[in-house]
Amino acid sequence: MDRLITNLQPAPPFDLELTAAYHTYFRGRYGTDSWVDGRYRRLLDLGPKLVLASVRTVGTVEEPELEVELRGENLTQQDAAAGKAQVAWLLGTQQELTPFYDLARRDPALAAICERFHGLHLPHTSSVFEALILAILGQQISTSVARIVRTLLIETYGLRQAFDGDDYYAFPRPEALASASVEDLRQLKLSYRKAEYVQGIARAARDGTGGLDCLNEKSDEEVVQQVTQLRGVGKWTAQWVLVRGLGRPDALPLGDLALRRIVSSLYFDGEPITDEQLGPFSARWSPWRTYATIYLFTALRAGMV
DNA sequence: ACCCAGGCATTGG
DNA sequence: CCAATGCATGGG
Repeated sequence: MDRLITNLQPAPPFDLELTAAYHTYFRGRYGTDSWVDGRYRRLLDLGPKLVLASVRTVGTVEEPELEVELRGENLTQQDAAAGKAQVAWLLGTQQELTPFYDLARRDPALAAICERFHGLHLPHTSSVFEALILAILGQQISTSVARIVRTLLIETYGLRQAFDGDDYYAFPRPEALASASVEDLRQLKLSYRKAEYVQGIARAARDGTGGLDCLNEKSDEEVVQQVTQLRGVGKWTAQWVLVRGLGRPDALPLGDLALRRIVSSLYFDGEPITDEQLGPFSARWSPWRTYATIYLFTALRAGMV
């Protein structure tokens, strides 16, 4: 078992604890990700190799520096580079928050939230496939049920490896979910409908038929157009793919009940609002609507709203 | 106890 | 066009 240490400089400000906490939904562990004893850990699926990444901060929020430890069998320099790049992506270390903060300063509610969560970057999923499946699993149900179902899926179909007696999981590969039957997936407390969606998307990803492999070159609108072709993916899910899977800065999950409620509470005196109102209203955050959304959700999870 | 939770596609009025 | 339907847990 090899052990490699490498350092990573995020774009300041960067707060590892907040960013990892967002990843784990402010719990010690959520599915593939954990934040324990000041270390963010995740099992990376680097082609055939499984590598455990363990990340801690050795800098400050304003002058951030991360120490990334990689553990696995026969690690090469390529593995080290790939692992480091994967960690940087998962933690969104390269995001430039300063322009967003400049914008938020003119929005009192958001300004307070940005101050409270200064240095929070937006974590990404390891792949568009992962973003799609996680979003499907979160459709319509409460966050606590979604957490149970997502964890079940990851622990049943994900890749597992133990380190120091603890099990770590990488997100299931498309082929693992593609070969599961709808009945198998229903064991994970999925509805028939969602089990079909998951299986269909896994097969599209496995066979390369969903156009999921070349989304990086497409515009936001083209991505939405492409992924909503998949059964089970509507505009809400497509927006979360832009946010979590592709890291686009100006996405807005219209249709999201929680987002409507947060905005209603902060800006409309608790008066319920519709997506038709939220769309034009969100123009004030453009071109950083993704970050605004993430900070608003974080405020909700932290009980500020 | 009861109702509601970070949607979606389908079916029936 | 509108309403109902289905996965299940925990908090209000």
